[in-house]
Amino acid sequence: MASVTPADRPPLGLRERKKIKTRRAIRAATYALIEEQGYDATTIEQIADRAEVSPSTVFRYFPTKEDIVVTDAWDPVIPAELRARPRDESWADVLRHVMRTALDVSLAVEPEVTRLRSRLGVEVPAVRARMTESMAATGRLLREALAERSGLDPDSLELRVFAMSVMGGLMEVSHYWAETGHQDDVRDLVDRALDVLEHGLATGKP
Amino acid sequence: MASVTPADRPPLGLRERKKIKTRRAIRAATYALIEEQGYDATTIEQIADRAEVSPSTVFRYFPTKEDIVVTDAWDPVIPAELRARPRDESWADVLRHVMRTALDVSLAVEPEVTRLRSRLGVEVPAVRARMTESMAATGRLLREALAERSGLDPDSLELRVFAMSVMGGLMEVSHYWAETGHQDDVRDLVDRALDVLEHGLATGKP
DNA sequence: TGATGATTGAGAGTTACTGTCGATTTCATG
DNA sequence: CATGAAATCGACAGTAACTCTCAATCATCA
Repeated sequence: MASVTPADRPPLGLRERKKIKTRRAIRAATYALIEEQGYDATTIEQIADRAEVSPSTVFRYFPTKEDIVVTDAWDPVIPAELRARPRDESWADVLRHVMRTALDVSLAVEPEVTRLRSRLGVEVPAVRARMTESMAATGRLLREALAERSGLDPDSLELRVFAMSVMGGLMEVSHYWAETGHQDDVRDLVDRALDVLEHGLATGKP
Repeated sequence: MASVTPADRPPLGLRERKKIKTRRAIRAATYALIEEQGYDATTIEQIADRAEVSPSTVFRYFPTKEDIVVTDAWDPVIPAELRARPRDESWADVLRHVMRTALDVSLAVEPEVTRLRSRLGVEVPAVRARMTESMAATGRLLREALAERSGLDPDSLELRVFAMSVMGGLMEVSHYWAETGHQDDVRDLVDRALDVLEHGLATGKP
């Protein structure tokens, strides 16, 4: 796998270190408050108070409240992995590996947050919307990757439709996982979803 | 086709007629203002002024600003069509017919609005989010229809993933249509999209 | 140490949306 | 036609997510 470190280490000034700490504090405060009170009842002011920064600062770090929940330092992992997979691998296998890597990392580093996030994706429309946006962004990356592999035009309707349909299917996995109380191993669910996306529905009457 | 009238005609009291008129006035005012000034620059207050109602009334008719743009009286057409298709028709053909009917109606009744809407779906994140929500709702209906036809459990991961992937692909058609300046006939685009969703990508190297 | 540029906090303003209440209008009934 | 019930409406007050600006502070580097 390419790089599984969220940011590059090298010479990290005090300024940068503080920024990372502040960002972390805001996210932690947000998750704690949401667990306690729910998403809607949690205001930016409360988040700022608990993180010991001003409301302005919260908005300086995250453009919207949803972004605090949805985005994290691991987001660049998916694109990197996407590019790193061998050329001759089928698109389904590429996604299988990429998704597994991303999920392994996420579940290992912050398992509760991973679950909370998928739950909020079901329960809070605004969060779901934000997730859909980043899914669409990933879809565009997938499109590039698929274009390279297939030789098709990345801007063709066909490739666009295909990529977004795959991402739509994967999004549904997250909702299913949350709605069934996180009983299953998400990675198994992803595998099953990719089987459907690759081979179509097994209707029982072929 | 089942019923291509938005609402039932029969005995329509003055009260009902006024409601319909108000609703129409709000939508018309909104579209006009958006054409003039853009979406974000258009406030509820302006909409209320032009529609000659109070802001409270606007919110009484539409829960959010996005809803004014996205929802219309034709929305129930799709579910109805979905149920009306013959049992032995393939899912792709079902969708082909349903989508064509919906688009024929929409393009015939208010062609500019149909285009404006898809454009706003590309340009305005909030509108896009609202569209995604109604797409998801349609996806659930599609799931029911597919379950009946295939005998699969409508709540199974497989069927859920499949239905949402199809809807994701169709959503992309709208974006493609808008981004390419509405050059193409959307109905052709839908046909091409359904071909991809049914048979997968034609990679050129089979 | 002192200059410089980045980061922050305070505060004011906008707007979407919520909830309430009294006034008006429509409708069904006598 | 009159009257009472119910629906609808407008006015108003309130909340919270953002946006912008400006002055103060703080890390960095010469």
